[in-house]
Formats: sequence, structure tokens, C-alpha cells
Amino acid sequence: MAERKVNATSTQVAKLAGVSQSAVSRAFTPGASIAESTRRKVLQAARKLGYQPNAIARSLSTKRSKMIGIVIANVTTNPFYPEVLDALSRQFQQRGQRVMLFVVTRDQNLDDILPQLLEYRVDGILLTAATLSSAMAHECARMGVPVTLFNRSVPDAHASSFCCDNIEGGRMAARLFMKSGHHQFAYVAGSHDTSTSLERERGFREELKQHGLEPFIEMGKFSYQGAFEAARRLMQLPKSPDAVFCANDIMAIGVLDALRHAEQKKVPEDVSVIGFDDIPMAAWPSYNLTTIRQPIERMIDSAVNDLLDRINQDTMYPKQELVPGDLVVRSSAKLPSGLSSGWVISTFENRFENRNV
Amino acid sequence: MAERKVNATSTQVAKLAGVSQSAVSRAFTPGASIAESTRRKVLQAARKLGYQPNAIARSLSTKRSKMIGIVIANVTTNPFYPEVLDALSRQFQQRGQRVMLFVVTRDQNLDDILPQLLEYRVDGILLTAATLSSAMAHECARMGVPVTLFNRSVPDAHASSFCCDNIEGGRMAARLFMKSGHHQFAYVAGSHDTSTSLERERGFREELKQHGLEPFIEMGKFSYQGAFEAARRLMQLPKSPDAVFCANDIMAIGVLDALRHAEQKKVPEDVSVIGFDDIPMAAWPSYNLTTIRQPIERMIDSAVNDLLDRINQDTMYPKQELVPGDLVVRSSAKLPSGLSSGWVISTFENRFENRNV
DNA sequence: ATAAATAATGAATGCGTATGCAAACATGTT
DNA sequence: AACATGTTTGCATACGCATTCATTATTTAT
Repeated sequence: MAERKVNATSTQVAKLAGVSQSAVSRAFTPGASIAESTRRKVLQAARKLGYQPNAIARSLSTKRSKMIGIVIANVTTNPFYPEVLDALSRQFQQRGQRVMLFVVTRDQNLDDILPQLLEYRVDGILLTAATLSSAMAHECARMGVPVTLFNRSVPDAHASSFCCDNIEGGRMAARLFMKSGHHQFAYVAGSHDTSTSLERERGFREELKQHGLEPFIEMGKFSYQGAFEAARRLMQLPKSPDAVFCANDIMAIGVLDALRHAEQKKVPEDVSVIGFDDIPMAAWPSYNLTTIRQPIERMIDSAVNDLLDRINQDTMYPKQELVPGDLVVRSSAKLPSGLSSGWVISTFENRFENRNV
Repeated sequence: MAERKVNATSTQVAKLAGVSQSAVSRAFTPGASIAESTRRKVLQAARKLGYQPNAIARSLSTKRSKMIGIVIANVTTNPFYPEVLDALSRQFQQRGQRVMLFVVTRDQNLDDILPQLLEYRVDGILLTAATLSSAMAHECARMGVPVTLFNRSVPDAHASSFCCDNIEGGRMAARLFMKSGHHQFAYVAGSHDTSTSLERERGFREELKQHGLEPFIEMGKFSYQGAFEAARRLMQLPKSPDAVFCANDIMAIGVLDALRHAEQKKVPEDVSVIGFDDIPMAAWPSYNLTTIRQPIERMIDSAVNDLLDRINQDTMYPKQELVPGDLVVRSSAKLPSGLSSGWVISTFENRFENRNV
């Protein structure tokens, strides 16, 4: 017990199997030129020694680490991101890439952390809910490491970017509000320096503007608590809004709770609320949130494919993709006539369908 | 632009700086024997070439990857785990270790995934919400890789383990229920093969048994939805329970929603509910969940310290630590006389205190 | 000033694997 | 039997760094 023979090397396996070290290497390399008989000899010797190929050495030799660097923020404040992380991690795992993870705060400077990924020669980098300085974008390009942004629009043509169509999402919210006869509109922003929040605001604003309307803006700091307080401020206004669009679901839920528990408002009778993301909680009966769903699976598939493709063929250019979101109608916002809870309005395939969500 | 000079090596830097490759290595090794003057020369040359030390090569040479393997489950189903992941990741990051992440499903067999970590020669492994086969425990021990379990009690003496005192937690819930005059008790389990769920159940049971009482048991599958349905089944019982203890908060919330929205029950007037973990949502006004708080920071500190210690001094034995939880009193359970919402009852320091949570 | 101790340096080697190359071998063709 | 073709094999080397060891430069003590 606890023999501590430590990790055998390919050379030791070779000796035991009576072959060269190259043969051992080949035995563990799919598609390598090796006779079935010797492969068996090698594998048997390997088993006997408890041999485990050393991925570090392999990486050094092949110049491919088979690792993807993932940088993610908001993991604890927004349930959307654990969802993203889970999906990303599985996808990469399944495609033979390991994940080196960095959890950061929204305002943390990536210029300190990306070099740490580059040190490990990750094959590619995926940034979620994080922004990339253009200096760093260049640095990665120089090192030949492709970068993909997820849920952030791209500040630099060196990186790919996969986003939900936030502007159109904002528009959809505005249209729904207007159709169901609201008069005073508000937007609870996440922050003033994040593309998601800015774009959703812009779509919302623009659509309202076409009807001569303009929303109040409050800052919700991308958090339940921040939005809770924002909602209370909104209700102080002389003409308090009856239609509140939030930059994401977790804030919408904060707003809902504030309206119901701190402001004695009924939702949606007194105030309608729309969120963004369609996190699992949005479907809970306590909230029943009308929201814009991000098609997370589709977005992640695209992002992962793009990144892996760029890793394997270093000729490809970065790509910017905008995936349309779906309006999921539940009961936190008043319904226009003809629409009932449980419908999903998909801009993508341009049709209504009842998915009973 | 996009010169693609790729990553320079220490040898190239050495040539430019007019020194040996060893000197370059020393310039980047804290505490190495090198004159300040030559270090400056080296750093300057390095900057000019955009040199970035290759951590893969370093790992091969030093036999330390400076990577920790983290395996985690339940990331999307229980907000407690994103919290854990966030804290772990930051801690390791701060202590100079990178994180290689694996997200798994609760029932996934780690015997396929641990070898992948071992291939990369991670310096240590931390498992959260995941169990370790004793074969794998041996395998890790043989490779000299320390393993720590977080929130799972240890099946094998080869690994350390850091847990909340689940049994005492279950007891606390039972005591609170009994003090406030409940009669029919129920436990919503997470699963029948997870130490956390089993231990919490055991404490709850044992404490009730001392008063000749016995709880109903329902399976909540560690999920909101599962617990929602479990609550509905409980309410079908001829003597439906008026006190429900859940193996974690997310299930307690599922139970609450079921009681209120599907069963027209008032909480806590008709039914009291207690959870476990104290996730952020527990404090939201929609839920106001009375729960057993896991002192996550303290647990993580201990776990990280232990793992890093065992990495650095390979003489240390694994350790099993049980950290007491705190009963956080909010308003999802009836209060016994003398206790009011906002109190935290800490078994650890054996005192009551009002932290106004 | 000189001896002794200390600091700084470079040459050489090793970490564990993959792979180009040439030699050895097997198979099939004429 | 001689040759052409294709498959296996081992040797040697490279990947990029850390580190030992012997050597030289520098400081300190006497």
C-alpha cells in the first residue's frame, strides 16, 4: 500500500515491453503507425506499471496544450452564468479540450489575468461577461491564440463574438409594453459600460422613441439588490412607471420583489415587468417572469465551434454572430389582446408557437 | 501588425541580452542568484521580444504544474455551488495556483475524469459535490496527488474532507420545529446516496426520535422541481406535515412555492419550512427562509489551506474537518417564544446573536 | 595587501514526450 | 528470385525551461 512508485515514464514502459520509447508513444497516439501486436505488448506493460501519459510533456512537444482558457464573471450574482459555464465546460470537455478557469469580478482588469493563460499556452480563450482591452487582443493575436467573446460585443476585430441580439430584444420588450397599453416606461440598467446593458437599453429606447416616448433610466448594478433599490427609487417618481424593462432576469426579480414586498404594488396589474435571459427561476410560480430568452445552447454551440475551428485552421478570420432571442410570455407583464401566457414569440423563425413554458 | 513572431524563448532572449539561457531563467525565478544589473538587461530584452515564460516547459522541468483540478457538480441546479466555485477559484488563484475545471453531473463516474486530471499532473485535486471511488483514491495517492473532498464526507482515508456538521444541522432543525409546537414532520431528501442528504436526515431523525417522533420522508432529487413535487405528495398524506425540513435551500424554496402556489397553504402559519445552506436567495423577501447556514468562507479557507499544505510538504496526513453550521432564523418557520426573526444561532461559539439577516 | 568567503555566471544536462528519418521488415508482383 | 511497394521500427533530436556543478568575479575579513 502507498507504494509511491510514482508515475512511470514511456521509457520505463518501453523497457518492460522490450520496445523503443517511440513505440510506446505511438501506442498511445491514435492513428500512429504501429503493429497491433506491439501495441498490445505496450499497453500491457503500461498497465502493469500504472503508466499514465504525461500531458505536460506532450504539450511541450506538440505545442498544443489542449487547454482552453475560460474567463467568467458574475458567477454568483446571475444564475445565467453558471448555466453558461456548465454548457461551455461540457462542450469543450466533450471535444477533447480541458478547461483552465478564471473567475473574475466584473470590473477586474483582464490585462493581469490573460497573461497567466498565455503562460500556459492555452490553445484558445473564451471570455464571458468580460471585456477585452485592445492591447490584450493584439497580444493574443501575436501569440496566435484565438479569442472568443461570449455575450459581449467585440471591441476589436481580432476576436470573435457571440451575442444575443440585444437591440432587437429591447425592441421586443418595448413593443409588448406598448401593445398592452402602458404609459410610463422605465429601464433598469446593469451598468453603463457593458455592451449587453447598453444595447438592450438602446433597442428599448429606440422603439419607444418611434412613438414619441422615452423611458426613465435607473441603475440596477446587475444585481438583485441593486435592482430592488432601483425599483424603490422608480416608485418615488411623480409619474411612476407602469412598465419596467430590466437588463436581465435577476434584476427583474429584484424589481418584482421590491414592487410586491416593499411597495405594495401588484404585478402585472399595477406595474408590468420584463426581464432578459430566461433563467430557470423566471419560470418559477413566484415570479412567472415575462422575458427575452437567450438561446444559450445555440449560442454556445456556435461559440465553441468557432473557437475550435480557429484553433485548428489558423487561417480563419474571427466572426461576429448575433443570435436572435425569443420573447417568452408569462405573467409579469400585462398581455395585449390575443396573446396569452405560455407563448414564445420567436423572431428567429418568425413565428409564434406555444411551448407552454 | 499581426507580425506573428510568435512566442520568443528564453534562449532568444538570452542571445539578445548577451547572456546565457540560465541567466534568463534566473531573471524570472524569484530568489534566484542573479545580479540586479543583468536581471535588468534580461527583462529589457524580454520586453523587446514580447517574451512570456512557458509554464508548460517550466512544469515539465520542475515537476509542479501549479494547477489544481477542481471537480464540481450541481452548478446549475443549486446556487450554493457557484458560490463555492467562485470562492475556491479566487483562493487558489490568489495563492498562485491555476484551476483546471471539470463540471460533472451528480451521477457521473469520476473514474473517467480523474485520470484526465492526473494526465496533466495537477498538483492537487478538489472534489465538490462529487464522490470518490476508493480505487481512484488509491490511484491519486499512488501518483502522489493529494485529494480533498468539499461537502462530502470521506469514504477513504486517503483524502481530506471538509464538511458542515450536517448531523447537528439536522438536529437544530428538529429542535426548532419541536420548540415551536409542530406535530407532523417531514424531510425532503436530496438523494439516497449522498452523504449530505443522509447525514442531515439522520440528525433530524435522531433528534425527533428522542421525543418519540418520526418524520415522513420524500425525495426531492436535490432540485427545485423535485422538491416542488415532493411537497405536493406530502400534502396528499392523511396527516399532512406542518413542519418540513429540506436537505438544501433550493429544495426548501421549491417546497415553499408548491405550498403557496399549488396547495394554498400559508407559510409559516400552516406549514413551517427549514432549508440548509443559506444561499443568497434565502434572504429574499419572497422566501425569507429559515435555514442552516454553511460557513462557506471558513470551510473553503480550511480546505484550500489543507490542500496546499499537503502539496508542499508531502508528509502530511489527510484531515477530516467538521465545521458547525449556524441556524439562521427568518420567517419560513414558526418561531418559538423568545426568538424573533433576524437571529443567528451559532452552535460554534455557543451563543445567540442578532446579525439582522 | 592577501586570504577567505560569497555572489554571479555559463555549460551541460534532464524533464517526458512526439516525430523526421533511415533502416528493417513484410507483402505482393513479375 | 529479384524487385517494387508499403508497413513497422528504433535512433536521434527537439520542445523550453530549471538546476547542478564548476568556474570566475566580487565582496569581506584580516
